[in-house]
Amino acid sequence: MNKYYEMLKQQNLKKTPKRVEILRIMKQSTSYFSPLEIWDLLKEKFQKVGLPTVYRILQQFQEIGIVSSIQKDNNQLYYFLCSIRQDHHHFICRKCHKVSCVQYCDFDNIKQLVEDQLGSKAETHFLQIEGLCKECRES
Amino acid sequence: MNKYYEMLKQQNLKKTPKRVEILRIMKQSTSYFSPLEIWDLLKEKFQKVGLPTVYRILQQFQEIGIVSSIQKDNNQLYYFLCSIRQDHHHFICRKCHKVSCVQYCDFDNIKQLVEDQLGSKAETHFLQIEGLCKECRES
DNA sequence: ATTGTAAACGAAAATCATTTTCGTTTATAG
DNA sequence: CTATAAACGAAAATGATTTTCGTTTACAAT
Ligand SMILES: [Mn+2]
Ligand SMILES: [Mn+2]
Ligand SMILES: [Zn+2]
Ligand SMILES: [Zn+2]
Repeated sequence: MNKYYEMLKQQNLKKTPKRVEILRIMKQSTSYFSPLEIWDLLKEKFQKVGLPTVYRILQQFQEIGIVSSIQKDNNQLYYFLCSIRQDHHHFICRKCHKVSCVQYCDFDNIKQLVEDQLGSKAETHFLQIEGLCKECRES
Repeated sequence: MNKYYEMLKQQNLKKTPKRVEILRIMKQSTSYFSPLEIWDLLKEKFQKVGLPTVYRILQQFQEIGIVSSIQKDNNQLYYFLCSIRQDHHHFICRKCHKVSCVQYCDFDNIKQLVEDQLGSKAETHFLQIEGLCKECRES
């Protein structure tokens, strides 16, 4: 967890109980969470927690690279712990919501293709893979 | 446009003036649109149009494969005309909002990687490429 | 330990994109 | 021309997310 506390300090974000607990919750699990789910879990430890606090903290965590977000059809926010710097993508189990990093990135190739096919300059890309994780496909 | 009218008929969707005009608007442009943008353009032709109608029609168009949607950070809905069946992806110009099809898909490879790395079964994927289109990078 | 200060927080309200409801109108097949 | 299912508009509802603002807290400097 010290790694995260360092990242907070570097951004002038204080090490508050709510932030610490959200980090603990997310570190304990490989799943993605909605702000509401985090809120429910936070309330098990704190009598008073505001939902805006949860939204704020998750947003900040994303900005400083502690968490990433996933895209779902309902267009709601979901976050999971991932602070790997290296270019990679994520596999999401549609049953248990586990998120796994996939060491793969074809961006150089895509960049070239876009250049050749369209004459356009690819700057960013977003790839998300969905399916059934090992455990879920076996049960 | 007959291709689209056929698709509507096959799904028991009537060829209504609003649907025809939305198709015309979207066919005229290579950009993606928010429901509100479509609404504004519709109002140039019809004195009475409800915004729910726009949302309904765009949703239906997506369901029957006339339009696709894009993902943006603000988590709002954006649609563009694309009824290509073949597996491919899209390049989006972040300046002019033009959408271009990119003939490329590495899913077979990804599937194998996910299987090897995680023992999981990849079923779907979503890839979106962003950057500057040919025209925008030249100006 | 005390204090100053910026950051964090909670409660309540606001925002605002999207959806639902429902009574009326329209497309189209027979 | 009718019948009927589909489509529509207006108005209201929904619900996730954000804003506001007065109070509290973390923490670094005294
Ligand atoms: Mn990549
Ligand atoms: Mn692909
Ligand atoms: Zn799973
Ligand atoms: Zn452009």
